[in-house]
Amino acid sequence: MDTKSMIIDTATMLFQLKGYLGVGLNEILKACNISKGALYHHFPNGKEELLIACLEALNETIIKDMEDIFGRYPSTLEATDAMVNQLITHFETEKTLIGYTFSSIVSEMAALSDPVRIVCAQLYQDMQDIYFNKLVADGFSEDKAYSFALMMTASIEGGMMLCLTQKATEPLRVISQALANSLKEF
Amino acid sequence: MDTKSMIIDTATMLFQLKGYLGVGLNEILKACNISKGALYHHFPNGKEELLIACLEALNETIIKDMEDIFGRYPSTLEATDAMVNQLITHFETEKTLIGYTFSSIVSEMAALSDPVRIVCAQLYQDMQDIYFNKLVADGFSEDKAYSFALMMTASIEGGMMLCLTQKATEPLRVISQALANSLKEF
DNA sequence: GTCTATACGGTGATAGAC
DNA sequence: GTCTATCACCGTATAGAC
Repeated sequence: MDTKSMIIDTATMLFQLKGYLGVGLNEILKACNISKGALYHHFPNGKEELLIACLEALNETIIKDMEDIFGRYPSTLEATDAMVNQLITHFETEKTLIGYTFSSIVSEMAALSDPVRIVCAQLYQDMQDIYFNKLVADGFSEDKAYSFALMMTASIEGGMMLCLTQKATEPLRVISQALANSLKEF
Repeated sequence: MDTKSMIIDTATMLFQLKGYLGVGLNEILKACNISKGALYHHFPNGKEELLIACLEALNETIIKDMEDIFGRYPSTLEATDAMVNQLITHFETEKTLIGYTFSSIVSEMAALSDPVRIVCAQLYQDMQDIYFNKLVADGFSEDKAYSFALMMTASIEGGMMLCLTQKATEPLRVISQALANSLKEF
């Protein structure tokens, strides 16, 4: 793999783990075994440019993964269940939700940097669109699909935050079940 | 007001606005018009001790406010609606959700500091308990009340993050409505 | 209880050799 | 394209005078 991709991969992991401000350039350089010159060659505008590249790469990964799951299962109910189960399994084995959430970056940077905020908004929007399309395919009206897709995005993101603070998987389990129940009645 | 309380109030606001790592001691000092000596006199263990004091104060404020609202309205449905409307109004007039969320601190620090993580978990738990008790008073079984209270906590927190990234109030509006619908069917 | 002065490591960033 | 050397600045924390 080329250097630029390696920097993005490594930095993405570190940013998700410790937040944007929590990771220094030196830490990224050490993890990559490269020097400052190399990093600034690939990202002339420095750390924020790197962050945006990371968020874009992360977006692609998350959306691809979700599209894969939502393509494999016949209904929103089953796809959501599978997706949340994957989150839970990952959290149990890896003790982290790295690769699935970027809430630390959102909440850290949304008020500080507009370019970063916009990329994050896009990521949430892409996720929400996947839910929306599947719900419409399930036969829901566009109005209902819109509301429920938003609800799914918010509650799953909030559920991940609860899991992280509690160091437990129960919040996501309960939310998955509650979403399933709501979906049946919606 | 005494110096210590003033430091806590000012720091709480800054931490919520820019995150824990995003605010330096110097910035807090300047906003308070005090010196380093004064701060370290009141918080000998430094910045993290100050953060925990801030989270505890914030906890008290949020819970008191929520208990007030949930005491004034007859049902969970009406109380939640009033609470979310208050959030929305605040966001529209102040352009911030300061005073209501601490997600930036949670997601930044949950993986880094166990004491901070535990205080945050307690805050979520206290909020969830308020929902739970009101739902039980509404006549829901403890099982259902538990699930729904968790769902409320997660979706409202997630909804605030969506509002912050989009600079819009619609996510919380939609979530409030969706929660009301789910509640009727639950 | 509050101040000033200082210590020291780390920050993001730049310049120029190879 | 990658390196090393260096920059000015800011971070938290401490010591000691008043």
